Amino acid sequence: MIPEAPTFSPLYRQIKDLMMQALEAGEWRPGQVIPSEQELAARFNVSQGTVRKAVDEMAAENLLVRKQGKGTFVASHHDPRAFFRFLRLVPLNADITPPASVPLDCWRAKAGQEASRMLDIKPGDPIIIVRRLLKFSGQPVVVDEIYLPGEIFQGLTLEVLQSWSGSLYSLFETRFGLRMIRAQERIRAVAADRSVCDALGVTEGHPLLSVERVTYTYGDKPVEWRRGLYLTDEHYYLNELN
Amino acid sequence: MIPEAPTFSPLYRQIKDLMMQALEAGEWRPGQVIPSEQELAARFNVSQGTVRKAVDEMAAENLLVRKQGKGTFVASHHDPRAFFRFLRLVPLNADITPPASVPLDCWRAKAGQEASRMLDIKPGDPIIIVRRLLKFSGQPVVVDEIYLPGEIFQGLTLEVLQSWSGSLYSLFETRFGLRMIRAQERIRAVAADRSVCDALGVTEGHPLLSVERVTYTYGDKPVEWRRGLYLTDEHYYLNELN
DNA sequence: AAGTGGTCTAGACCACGTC
DNA sequence: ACGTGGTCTAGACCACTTT
Repeated sequence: MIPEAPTFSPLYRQIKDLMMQALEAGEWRPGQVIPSEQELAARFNVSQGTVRKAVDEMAAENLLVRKQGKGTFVASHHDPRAFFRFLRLVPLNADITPPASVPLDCWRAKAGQEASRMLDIKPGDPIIIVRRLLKFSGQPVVVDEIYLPGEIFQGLTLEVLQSWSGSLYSLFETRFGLRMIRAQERIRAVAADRSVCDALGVTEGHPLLSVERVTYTYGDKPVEWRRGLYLTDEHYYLNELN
Repeated sequence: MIPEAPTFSPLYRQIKDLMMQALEAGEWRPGQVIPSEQELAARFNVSQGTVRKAVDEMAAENLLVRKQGKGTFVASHHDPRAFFRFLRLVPLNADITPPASVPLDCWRAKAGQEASRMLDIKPGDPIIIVRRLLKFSGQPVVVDEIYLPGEIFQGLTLEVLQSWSGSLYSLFETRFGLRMIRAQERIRAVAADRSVCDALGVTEGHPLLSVERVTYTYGDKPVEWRRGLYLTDEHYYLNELN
């Protein structure tokens, strides 16, 4: 058995914590298989059923993916099904095809009050700011301004962004070993100001969706803060409430 | 054992289906305890573990609520924790206090193309339309226009609405035996038109969040279609992405 | 003390994928 | 044939609530 933690938690949750550590430490990498339930049971000295319950929870949180007959895998942003996990924008009429990401700009700066609070870093710490466009079937629909902690994203340049064909999080995963596991979005309606009119092809004052997102990696550490302006004339933000 | 269904599904899912039927049929009512796991196991001729798995899924879907030592209860909209289950609007600065619902109007009509499609009824079928205001700390923030199938909501009048102090869904539950279990929202940014300016205290063209919601009861049957216009100057729509 | 859900175990068999 | 996760069982003990 596992020695009891100071604050009590059931055995399967302790196992889950140990498995989380293995994920954080990079022992199991995105896309790879993790050991079988029997092996994990032997390693942690518990029954298979207890491992199963830990894996169940992690699968429910989209951290692991079970595949019958093959094994259990670490979730990856490379998986095409993961594309719309954080992007809830859907075309009104057209097909649901992944949009194209067009990087516009990428520069270094120092964190201001808001960025430092959102990213849980000190004011003045280096950050990287990315501006990019999201195009659905050729039409620009989203302008994103993305704030990243400079310490983690060293080496991120416009060239790197431009030479990557997949999703942004897919790039972050392979290039910086970062897996996004959770996000929080604050949505408001705003009027388009001059700086976005050109990019989205609208006139000043046009209603836009402002979507502010903070994204977290393992250990609930915020590693991305972004603000997107969504043109919702031909698209809508879809939210399932369960 | 339960006789096998024509299309195979695991035993615990068959049990879940039977329990869903008991909910739909009103055998177990919102707020009430359901039989203990042992009793259910005896009733369905399966082991307690199998019942447990069925209950687990239903609890994960917010249909049931487990309370250790007391029993398992049918979820209810009377539960104060259920208030913000479908309402994702949060004040920027103030406390999170439940808003007040102010019914403005309630009238009968016949379903048009859009309403009939959304509510899965025939065009021309009777519907009831409700207009109401949502006030956060006295300030009007949301105008809702709510379309309900007339057949289900017979007897719903402005007086009924005005004499009810709880949430709408709480009223629907006690008065019409309807439990909302799932909803889908389509969100867009729009400009305020004349008809809502007074209610929300904004000028024409002010950006508003348009939130269209279809709400489903047991059996994935749509029983409400509403469009809300949210003033997001002092509030935002919060969405957790997991 | 009795009854509830919560955890944990051990073992059996099934369904799926690979060799 | 073998290994994986998926299902099902039976029984034990724990934690919480009520009587």
